[in-house]
Amino acid sequence: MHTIGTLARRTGTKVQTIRYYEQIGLMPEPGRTEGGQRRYGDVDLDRLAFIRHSRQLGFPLEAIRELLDLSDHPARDCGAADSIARRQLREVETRIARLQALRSELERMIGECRGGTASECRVLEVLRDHSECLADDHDAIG
Amino acid sequence: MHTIGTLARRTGTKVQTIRYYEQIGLMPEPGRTEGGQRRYGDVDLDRLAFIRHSRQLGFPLEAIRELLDLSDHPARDCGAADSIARRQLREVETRIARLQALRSELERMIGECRGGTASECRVLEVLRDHSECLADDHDAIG
DNA sequence: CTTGAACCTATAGTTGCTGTAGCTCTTATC
DNA sequence: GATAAGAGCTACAGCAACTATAGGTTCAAG
Repeated sequence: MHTIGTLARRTGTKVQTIRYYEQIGLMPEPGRTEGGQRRYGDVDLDRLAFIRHSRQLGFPLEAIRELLDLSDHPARDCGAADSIARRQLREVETRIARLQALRSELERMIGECRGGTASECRVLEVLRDHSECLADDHDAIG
Repeated sequence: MHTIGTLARRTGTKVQTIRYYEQIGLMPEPGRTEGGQRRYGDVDLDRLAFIRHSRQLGFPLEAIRELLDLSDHPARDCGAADSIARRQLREVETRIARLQALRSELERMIGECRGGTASECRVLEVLRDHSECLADDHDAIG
């Protein structure tokens, strides 16, 4: 039997985060001591490790919920898991592309800055210059 | 004089977002009509465009606050703006690197999956397999 | 049996918005 | 001058995924 602190240490999770996962139904309600403290088994440890590993791969909690559900039903078809992973891959690829575009623009901006006062600053100028972005709504924010 | 809706349309911002920027002090409190509606000048339009452009480059609002402050004081040294932009560039580079690592792992995971039932699924197996990640705390989440 | 670390609940805060409810104001048209 | 649509107003709740705090209780070692 493990305390919540042990689970936290073993998985690199904050104690509050584990309680949060319980609250939103990702982790089961564990048994309790007479005094009301949570006690976990190895199954719970594995489940939390699964969640954390999935989070490290960037899966949103809702996707992890589906993955856990599949993992809990070994007879089901694996296709769903595959498609969740593919969706996540596409998501990651999109984000990479966007960030690479940002990187280019930031590099250009910084590369053009020759110092001096704020009024001469190329960085500020680029940000002020709305010739290319005012009223065109490519939503690149994030 | 512009209404809030005009500013919104011209900068691709939601009306509520503009009010939110006012609330957190990024946008000034504008003049009002007798009936209490906001009316903006061109200066405000430029400021909002600056904010949106900065957001599109991924700058957090706190950084934008500093950039706006510099922009408001043309005599100040440009170094601060430069260092904010460099910090943002580093941030973007870090995120790209992390996402590229995620992409590799996702690709590998998906590439190894040969279908079948959930119990045979390579995707779920990789997520379950904590041999490499349990109790090592590289915080790659986000 | 005492002490101190670890646990408990509940609630608020984080970032950057977005959405809703239930009003009021402005402006164009008649 | 009346009316009606559309835009504006405030205030608050919600999103993701935690994180932090306050103020109290329990556990386990010595």
